[in-house]
Order: sequence, then structure tokens, then C-alpha cells
Amino acid sequence: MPGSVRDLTLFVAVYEERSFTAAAERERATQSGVSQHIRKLEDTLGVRLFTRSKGQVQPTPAGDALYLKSIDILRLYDAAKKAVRGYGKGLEGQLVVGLMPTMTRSVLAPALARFVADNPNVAINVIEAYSATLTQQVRAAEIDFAIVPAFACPPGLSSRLFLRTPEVLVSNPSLGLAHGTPVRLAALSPVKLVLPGRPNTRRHTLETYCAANGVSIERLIELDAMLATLDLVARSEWMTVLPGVMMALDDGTQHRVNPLAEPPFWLDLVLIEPAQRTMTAPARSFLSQLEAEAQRLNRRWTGGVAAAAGTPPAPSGRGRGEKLTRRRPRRRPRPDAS
Amino acid sequence: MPGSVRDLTLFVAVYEERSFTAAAERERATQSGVSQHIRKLEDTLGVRLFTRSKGQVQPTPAGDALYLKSIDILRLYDAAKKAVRGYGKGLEGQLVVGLMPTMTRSVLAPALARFVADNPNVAINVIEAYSATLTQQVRAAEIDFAIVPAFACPPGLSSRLFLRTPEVLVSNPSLGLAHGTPVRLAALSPVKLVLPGRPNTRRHTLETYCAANGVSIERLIELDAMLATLDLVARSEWMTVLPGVMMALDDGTQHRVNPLAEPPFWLDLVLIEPAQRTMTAPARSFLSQLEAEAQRLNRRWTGGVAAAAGTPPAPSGRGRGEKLTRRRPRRRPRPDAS
DNA sequence: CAGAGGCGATTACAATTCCGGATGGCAGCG
DNA sequence: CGCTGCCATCCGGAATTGTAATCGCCTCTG
Repeated sequence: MPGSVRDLTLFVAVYEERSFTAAAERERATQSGVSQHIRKLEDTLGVRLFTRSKGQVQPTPAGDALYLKSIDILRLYDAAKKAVRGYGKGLEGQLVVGLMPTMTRSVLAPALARFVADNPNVAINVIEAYSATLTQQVRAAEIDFAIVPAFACPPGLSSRLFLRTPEVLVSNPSLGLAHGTPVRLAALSPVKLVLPGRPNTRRHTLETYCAANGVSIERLIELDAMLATLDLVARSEWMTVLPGVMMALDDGTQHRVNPLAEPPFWLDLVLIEPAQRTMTAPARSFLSQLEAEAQRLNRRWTGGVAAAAGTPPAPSGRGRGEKLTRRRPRRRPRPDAS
Repeated sequence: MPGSVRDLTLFVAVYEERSFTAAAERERATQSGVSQHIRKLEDTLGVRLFTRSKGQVQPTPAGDALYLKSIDILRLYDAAKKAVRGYGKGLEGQLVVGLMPTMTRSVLAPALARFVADNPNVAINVIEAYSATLTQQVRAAEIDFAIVPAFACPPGLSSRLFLRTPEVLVSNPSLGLAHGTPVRLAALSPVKLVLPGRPNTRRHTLETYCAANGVSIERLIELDAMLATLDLVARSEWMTVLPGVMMALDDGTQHRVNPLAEPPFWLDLVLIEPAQRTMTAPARSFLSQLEAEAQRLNRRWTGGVAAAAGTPPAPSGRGRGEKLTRRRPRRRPRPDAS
């Protein structure tokens, strides 16, 4: 009933060669096979496609019509085959990743572009959310892995340090800070800061830093919207503090970016994944791309000799790649929101 | 290697249903068969098209791409099938017909339109030429039949009367003749006539008529180009004489048409075909359409009571449908040119 | 007119593919 | 833990496809 592409190929060959035998050798088939294919076509369509009289094979009007359609179909078919073959390289599978705005602003795009180029047949789903949501989804094994700020690791999760990045002050260029140079926040005190809301542990961490280092906050706006925060800073005298890896590509025209100094202030990002299962190959591959890109961008702040000197050792003996799965904690600590 | 349309149909079904079993029953197949088809596709393409994990069938990016192409291919394929099936009705074969301008000006188009509508899969080739050429081609069995002026039938031809049509005077409307009324050519004498060249027997017949009926020819132009003749008559005071069936559709605005009277002047058209072979079914069918149309148009001149009165009996006992094949003549008479 | 040769149709048989039922693995669910 | 739904796989028979050989028709040629 449905007919094969071979039928059309042979038909087109006969049409163009005006000969069954010529078509047969062109298509590496026997004259007999070609004859049978054409006859099958004619039978199923109920139409003669060629007149084989006078020693000449001539297409009928129906043959002409079918030829015009056939070449389109075959061209499409071939294009489809080629296009789909292009997906053959690289890994295969699905990949669901949870990332905070910290990762999605600068790190994600290059890593993602490289990964899809290398692995076109992996179905990718990136979820941008705050760490509370992400942690929950990882524990439910809804996503392959997530990158979140370091926190007390709840059960069912496996985690390791992903990146240590400096916190940076982000301000309006008109405020006159020299882009990229370390800054002592206390020297600017009192400051007007845009900070995340109370549920976000980041808020507490930042306030603690300020209080401990003689930074008085003149005014404060709570914004849990990253795009709005950046826009507000770019258009006003409000400032904010963000993870450095997120701002590594800024050149100082939209935002002035200055690492906090005296004392430096570091943020640890950790990778979390469901403890009960091993990471899929696409997840591993994408993670390595992501990590490479994050470290490359982070060198904007740690690569310089002066900045490198200020890098503290990894905290509390937990090095990169070291698992810290906790199976049965006494109580479940609430994950912080970023 | 080349894959069948069934593959794509089943693939599309799976893609849309997101389920192998649902696709199977939608396409009247078994789940097993669907699974095998998809696997064959994946193997030949070297790409996974669906991820069958978590109890969910989800297309991969390659699956998405293939789906987009597939629906186009299937749509095209279906359209092609439907279109070609449309050629299934009616007769099939080839048809080569030779006609003079006398037939092609008014008779051919309606007959041809009806014939191709009824028999879409007949390859038609109409050759417009003068009778000398046509007779030769019929004898060489290059064409199925031709319509030519009556003449002494050479060997190898079978002929019968096709149509008796009155000769009509064609003139410029500004000359003031009443369109459609019989006219006595002698009353217009002397006349300025456009006539075919000497090789055409028509020329001799017309001159004979004029001479025998007191028509003096004031001036004469030889034109063997029908379009040019009609155009010249429409734009000047030159007149010509043409077979009536050719001018039956004219309404008198471009050309005034008047049957010759006192005496009337008839042209016999005959059908000629190769004697050694019987006419093909398409040829018979087309001929009957052509004949019906010719007679319909001819009634414009013979249908009226007065005109019918002037119709002479068929000449020399050769009625319509009567063959006059001559196998072995003494000498081969030169066919006249029309 | 006879013979040769080209070409498509047909036939018979072999290889392959297709199809459907049965079975097994896996995950979700009560 | 059994049940159920779903897909993969295996297997045997049916159908299709491909091949080689042959036939019939036509053309060409001498």
C-alpha cells in the first residue's frame, strides 16, 4: 500500500533515461526489477506512466505529472536524511539542568553553544530558578544537576565545590569607581544597596559582611529580580553586590564592577545532584563545559597576580571533587535561596 | 537502504501520539511492527529519534527535525498520489493528429478541451500543416489521422468524407455586407482577393469558381499564411474566401462572413488515416469529438432552412463512413495542398 | 525476407523484509 | 509485592523484493 522511495527513484531514473535498462544500470538494479517497480506503481495508481511502444519509452501525461512531484519528494527526502544524520555525532539523551541567574548571565551561553554544537541530539532543558527550588528538584530527581550556593547539604544530595568566585560591587559608571579595581566598601559608606529579600541567605551573608567591616547601609531596596537589579544599578546611584563570575564580561560602560577588598569576600558555588543515581554522560559532558567556562570567566578576577594573592584556601578541607553526601541528617536544614 | 513511506508514516504517528502502542492502533499495525520500523529508521540514520525512558516516549532533537521534514514529505507524497490518480479515468495512449488551419481556428479548441478533460492521460500532439505535408505523414504512419480537403486518394491511405462546409466570403465590416447573409460574388465584381499560392489546389478551385460565375478579380495577393490573411482582411478592403466551418464563431465585428451563393460553393473535407492499421481508441474518441464539434459549428451555415435548401447531395455516392481505400493505383497522384 | 540485436515483459526462484503473536524487562501504582 | 501498561526482542510465516533466464516484439541490416 504505501510504496517505497525506491519506486520513485527508479521511476525518476526511467523518466530521465527514457529507458528501463539504462535506468536499471544507473540505479544498480536489474532491468527486470525496474520493470516490476514501474508496473507496481502503475497498478497502485491505476494509471499508465509510460507508453512502451515503437521501441520507445515515452512518459504519459500522468508520468510527467508524477515526475514533477517525485523530484520534489526525493529532494526533500534526501535533505531530511542528510539533516537528520547531522544529529548523529556526539552524545544522546536528555539533560535537565538547574541554574541560578548567577550562572545564566555570562557562563551559560558559551558553554551551551559549544555543547549543542558537539552534541546536537541531546535534548536540553535549562531551568532558571533560585536555589531553594533547584535543591528541591534535584532531590526529586527531576533535574540532572544544579549549581547553587554552598549550604548545609540535605539528605539525598551529592555535592562538591564547583567554583569559588569573589563578590563584586556593581555600580553606576557615573559614580566614578575605576572599573575592575578592588574597592573597600567601607570607604564608600554609607551606601545605598539593592539586595535580595530576607528568605535569601545571600541577604543575611551580605548584611553580616557589611556589619563586620564597618559598612553602613544608608538605604536598601529589596529586589528578587536579577534583570531589574542590573537595570536599576545601570540607571541610578543604587549599587549592589553580586558574584564576580556573573559580571566577568562587563567592560565598565553599563556597570562598573569592583571586587570587594579589605577584606575580600568569596562566594562558593557547589554542584548538587541526586545521590541515588550516577550522572548521565550528557550531564557529565555539559557540566565539564560549564565548569571550564565558569573558570575561564572567573580568571577575570582571580587570574591577576594581585587578586590571586588574595584567594583564600578552600574552606574546611572540602576540596573540589570531594563528595559530601549525607544520608541521614538529624534535621533537614532549609536550603537557602539565591 | 531507501526506506519506505510506511516508515515515515509510523514515525509521524509515534511522534504525534508520543506512544508506540497508540501509534500502532492509529495506523492499524502492531506495537511490535511500529517498534521495528522506528528502530530501522534509527539504525539507518545512525541517530536516536526518541528517548524511551521514564515510561515516556520523547522525541530527541533529531526526532523533532525529522518530524518537520516528514510531514512535508508525506503531504507531498499524498498530493502526488492524488494528482496522478486523477489521470486514471478515460483512455490512455498517444495521439498524433494533423490538421489544417481550417480545422484549428474554431473547431479544434472546444473538441480538444473536452477530450483532455475526459482522457487526461492521452499524450496529444496536434500538427498544424497543409494537406501535402499531412498526407505524407499519414502515409508514413507518423500520425493517427488527418483532416484534409477531398482529393484523389493515394495508396496506403484510407479516407472518408468528414465534413461538407460552404465556402464563405470574408470581408472588412466597413465594406457594408450584412453579416451571415448569402452573397453573390459576381455582384461585387471586380474584387480584390487574398488567395493561397499556386501549389495549393484551393487556389485553382477558387479561380475556377470565379471564372465560371462571372467574378472578375481586380487584384490578387498570394498569402499562404492564414493568420496574416485574416489580419489583412480585418484591416483593409481586401477580401478572401475561406471554408465556412472556420469562420462559424465570428460575429461580424472583426470580419464580415457571407456564404457564397448563386451558385453555392462547397468544400469537402475528408478524414485520412494509414490504411494498414486500425485507428487507436484515443484516436477514435478524439475524432468523434472533433467531428461533433465541426458539425455543430457547420450548422451555423447549414442549419438555417434557407441554407439547408441549398445543400447539394453528397458527391458521387461516397457517403460518410464509407471507405475508399485504394491499395495499388497505377500512378501516385500528388496530394493537393490546402 | 531472414537473421541479429536491443529492449521490455514475464516467469520462477532466492533473498530479504514485513508482520503479528509471544515473551521479557522496566517503571509506576495500588 | 503483585498488577498493569509500555516498549524491546525473538521467532515463524507471509509478503515483498531482487535476480537470472527466457520470451516476444520491434528495428535494423544485408
